[in-house]
Amino acid sequence: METVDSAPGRGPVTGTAAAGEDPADPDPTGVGSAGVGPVGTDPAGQEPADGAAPSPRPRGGRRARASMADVARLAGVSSQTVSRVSNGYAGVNEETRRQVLAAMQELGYRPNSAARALKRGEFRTIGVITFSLATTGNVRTLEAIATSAAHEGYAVTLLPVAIPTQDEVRGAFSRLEELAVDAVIVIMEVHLLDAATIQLPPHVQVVVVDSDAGEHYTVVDTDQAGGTRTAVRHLLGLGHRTVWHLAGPEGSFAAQRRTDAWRAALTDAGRVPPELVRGDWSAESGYRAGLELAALDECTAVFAANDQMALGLLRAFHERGRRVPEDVSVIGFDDIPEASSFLPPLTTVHQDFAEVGRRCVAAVLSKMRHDGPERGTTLVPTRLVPRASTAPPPATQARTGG
Amino acid sequence: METVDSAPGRGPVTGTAAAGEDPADPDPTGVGSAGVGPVGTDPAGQEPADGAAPSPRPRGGRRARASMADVARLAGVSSQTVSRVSNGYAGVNEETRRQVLAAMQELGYRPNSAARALKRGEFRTIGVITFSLATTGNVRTLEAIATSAAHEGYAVTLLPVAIPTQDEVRGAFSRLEELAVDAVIVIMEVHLLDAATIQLPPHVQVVVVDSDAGEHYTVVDTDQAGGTRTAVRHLLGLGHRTVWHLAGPEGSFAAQRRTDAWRAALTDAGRVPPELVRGDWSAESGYRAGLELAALDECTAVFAANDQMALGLLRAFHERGRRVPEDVSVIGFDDIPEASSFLPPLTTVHQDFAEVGRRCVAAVLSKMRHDGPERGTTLVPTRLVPRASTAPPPATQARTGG
DNA sequence: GCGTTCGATGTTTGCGTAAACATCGGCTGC
DNA sequence: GCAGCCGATGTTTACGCAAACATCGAACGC
Repeated sequence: METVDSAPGRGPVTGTAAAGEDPADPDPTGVGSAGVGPVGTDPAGQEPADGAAPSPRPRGGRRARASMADVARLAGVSSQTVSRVSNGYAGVNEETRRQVLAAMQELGYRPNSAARALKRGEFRTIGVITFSLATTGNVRTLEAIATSAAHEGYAVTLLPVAIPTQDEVRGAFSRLEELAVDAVIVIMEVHLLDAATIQLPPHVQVVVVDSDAGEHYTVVDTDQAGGTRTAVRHLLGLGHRTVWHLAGPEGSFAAQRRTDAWRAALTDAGRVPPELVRGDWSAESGYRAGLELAALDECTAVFAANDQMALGLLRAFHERGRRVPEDVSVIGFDDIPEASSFLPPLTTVHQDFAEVGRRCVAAVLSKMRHDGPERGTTLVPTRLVPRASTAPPPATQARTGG
Repeated sequence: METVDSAPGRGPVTGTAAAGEDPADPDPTGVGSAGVGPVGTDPAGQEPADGAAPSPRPRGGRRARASMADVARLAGVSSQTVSRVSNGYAGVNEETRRQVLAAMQELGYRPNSAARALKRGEFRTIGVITFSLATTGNVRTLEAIATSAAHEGYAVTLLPVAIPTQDEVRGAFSRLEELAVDAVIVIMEVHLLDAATIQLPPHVQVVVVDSDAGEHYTVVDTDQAGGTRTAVRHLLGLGHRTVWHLAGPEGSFAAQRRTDAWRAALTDAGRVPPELVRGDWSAESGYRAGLELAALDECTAVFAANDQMALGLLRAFHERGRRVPEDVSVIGFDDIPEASSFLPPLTTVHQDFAEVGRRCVAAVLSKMRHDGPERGTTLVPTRLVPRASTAPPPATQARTGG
């Protein structure tokens, strides 16, 4: 509902088809901008007003959409020439082209994507399989994918998987084959994507987000480890002895990697990783974890695996009288838009979801075009956003006299 | 999704409905679960191992997908019979049906959706035009739409509009016509949907969310007015003299209606609506507004048009030493998951986005099937969620003695 | 001047499916 | 015992597009 983000200066998003360098006008009929061709306003059922064969094609009660043949007849050319114009092929006389375009506009002609797909064997559509749109990351990634895809002349079809079980996922993949997609991007914890049991449609390329399955698939992901290292070092740099960690749910690879990196960063710095606290990404779970952590006097710094849980931490600490950042520092992950309005504004690790989405699309298209298996992982870097929720530890706890 | 449906004794399934109570295995080919049909594992290029005509169809380097004809050949029937089995039509001998199903499974047959769409003239796909996925509401609605649509055997294609100008929207609609969708749901501020200039594809049905364009379109929306009334009355009921309002951006109909309803609710109760404060849905804008409001001693209750802005209010009030709820009550709108973790937990108006999504799909499908114009607005009720951010006003300000 | 080439255009064909129509037994009714 | 009917199956056709191939005339080379 809300929002209007009038960011100016966004790239010109071209339409579905004729996107790239295509010499042809992507909207040759001009229906888009000129509006009001006869199609929209005509009553119904009446044949295109040409002199030639009245072609008996009543079809239902409604007016049938104009086909290439209709355009061809009106323009006095063959349908193949219409096709050439429609696809911007060279080798059409300028005069002829103009006539065809005029006929297209008059009839409000639009290529029929089903026929086109049937003939060409591709749909110009990317499927996105996702389990949940409840998390910022998934949504932002999806949005970026949709935008990038549109840029490349591809549409995006959403394939929601209700319950993230192997069976459900496998079912989604199985359905895929009859779905109108050329490629698939999976935004999902990937242990559900067991390469051994998933039946991949033979011609469909797959790219996975949030996974370590780089050996089997092409993976694009945020540099979880790098971001985590940055977060941990930030806190250590402020003088904290060590850093507690509020982890994401067990099943999540993203959570797993953040946890691993947290532990590694501490160990590398010669610190002892405290016991892990686990949440489920939700603010509520962060709150519960915060109540536990608030009881620990020696806990002066917490790295939450996402911003929502950090929010819960803030509330719990507040309730328990632990001041942030004076008594405890809290750092999050994601940099959701609200993070700057938390109490206090949250220091966090910014993820570039837009870039992740863009690279997903780039990867999947490249796979389609070169047809190479191209496995491996692409990592998108993160950025530390220092705000007000982190500070040096209280004097008594400080390792250095910060 | 749709697909092969071997339901015995089923009436001739007219597509769509097939989903729900269907007793038949939705995936009779078993490719999904049994896995490893020859399709996935075969090298390439080799014809189905049947005795009959070797049919010269090498096609590219890759193995072509099995078509109905392939299945028919293997099963020793005509392709029409395969079609009948595939679509669950009655009038196929049980024995024959079994053979066909076996052949399908062996070849890993999947109906080709492009061909199907071409023949049937429908795509079984709903397009969703949305401007932004930055807001909870849009996302949750989208998710619900996707889920409901899947339930009905429809896929959902995302049509992002980069910049919400008339031109962009019109462009999206124009592109629509060649896109593979049967219907469209628009999640968008609808003044951009000027019925006069938008060229609607003739056969595409439209449902709009967040709009007052009920005269021109079918609209499904949250009962903004009702929710707002509830919020305002809640605050008045606590004893506040009047209620300030932090409104959403000017362009938004949702914001407009919340504002109107707020004013009406106050007037109806004989109170004087204070001056309006405007935000842009973001927490940041809420913060800025909060700084202003914090300066007003007489301001004891604020109704924020969404939860994010309420979050900003909380931060501003906190910074200025205005306690919530002791000094000021704050109520939000949406009930985002984080709202319960704000400081203090936010009293807010819960929106049932899932229901909105469901009704959108229901409405659009009903329009498609009955072909009726069916304009008008469907409202989904809201629910007040009382938490800790609202309380009676401070004694000096109270109208009634608390 | 005649064969060649090339640009512009037309014709044929087939993608995979499913509606419409055709066929072909056997069974019912009288 | 035969007309008629019905269930089961096959055959034809067309959906709209675009690749492949065909045609046709003009410009070109020698």
